[in-house]
Amino acid sequence: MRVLKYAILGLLNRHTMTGYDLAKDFNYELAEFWHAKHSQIYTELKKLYEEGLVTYDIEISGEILEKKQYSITEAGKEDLLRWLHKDELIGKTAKDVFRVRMYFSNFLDVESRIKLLESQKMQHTKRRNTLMKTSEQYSEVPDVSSDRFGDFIILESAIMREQGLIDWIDKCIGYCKNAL
Amino acid sequence: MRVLKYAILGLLNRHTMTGYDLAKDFNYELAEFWHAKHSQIYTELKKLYEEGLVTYDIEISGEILEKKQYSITEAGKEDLLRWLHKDELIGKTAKDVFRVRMYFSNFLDVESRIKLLESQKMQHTKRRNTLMKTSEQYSEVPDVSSDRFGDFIILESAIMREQGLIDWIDKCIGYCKNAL
DNA sequence: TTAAACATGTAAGCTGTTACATGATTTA
DNA sequence: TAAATCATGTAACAGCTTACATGTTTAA
Repeated sequence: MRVLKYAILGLLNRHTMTGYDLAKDFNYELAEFWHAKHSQIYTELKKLYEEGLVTYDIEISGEILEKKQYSITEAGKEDLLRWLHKDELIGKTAKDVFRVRMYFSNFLDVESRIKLLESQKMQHTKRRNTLMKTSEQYSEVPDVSSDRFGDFIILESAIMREQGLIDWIDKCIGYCKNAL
Repeated sequence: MRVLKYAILGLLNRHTMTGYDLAKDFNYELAEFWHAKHSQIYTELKKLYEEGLVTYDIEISGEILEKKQYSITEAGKEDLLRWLHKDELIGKTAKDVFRVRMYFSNFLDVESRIKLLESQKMQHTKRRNTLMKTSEQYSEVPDVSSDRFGDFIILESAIMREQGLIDWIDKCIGYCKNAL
């Protein structure tokens, strides 16, 4: 399925960047729904270059440091567009370790469960707040054809996801507290 | 991290079953937040057996078919309990291909985007409805110490996740339609 | 009697993580 | 001048998927 391939092509379709820049982007907005380590990115870039989907220019930074400025080729753009058009079926849903834990949580005493739930709630609340802070920079919905539109909807999605999770955790805490 | 290991231990802690049964369970309630193919399950069971965390009895079904009824050992239970107690930090969030697509969707014409969003909405609505149908069997919140409690909260979580996704997709459709 | 479901495994390959490995440039 | 950041790669291993491989039992 090679999602990383298309994530890289998508980012390079926004503007040229180095492998290092890509790795940073995978820790920014996009990180809410995809991430990758630099080791995987450099490997994938090499492959994409061999496939003719990306190309690069070597730029000298300072005296000797070589930076590879990658950009997407026409073939890459076509491939990306084909992928974006595909209407795939939703498959198995995403894996979530904490919910697996909660699935088996009746094996835990109620007090421990509440402690775990409270800890998760705190963490997700913090993340939600950070995301909401970021979203304040949008005074209105960006133009649908701009890159910022992608940033904006993914940010909204992440906020909603975190809020939904917090709501569910609250419910669980309620159930557990009723049993005390 | 070996989540599959603990998912198997958790299921066997509920009751003994075969590898085949486990594979089926990974396509039932638990499937909303974890899944695994039989090839991976048989491999993991073998490993868990070698580690002394599970054991099995061979049962003859019919004339010759040997079934391995797996059960969790005391060591397995201890290991599972230790894992359930762990309060892990939420790390990178789960990967989601559709949202990656939407992140780059400004490269697509608005009509195509709406079509994709509508298709996803339909699929998630269908899944939500199925989940809600299943949840009707719960007239009240099951006892927190019963296996059904795990089933119940995971079902609720899945419904909330699907509903949240539908709400987000609706927003996106709204943004796109405003641009037409 | 035949199709669906039950039942168990292995092998090859892809995806992703952790650790190894190196060095330059910028900022405090 | 030291620490943080920039910058690029490889190797070993873990996790997961797809395909291969085989055979039995049950229900229509």
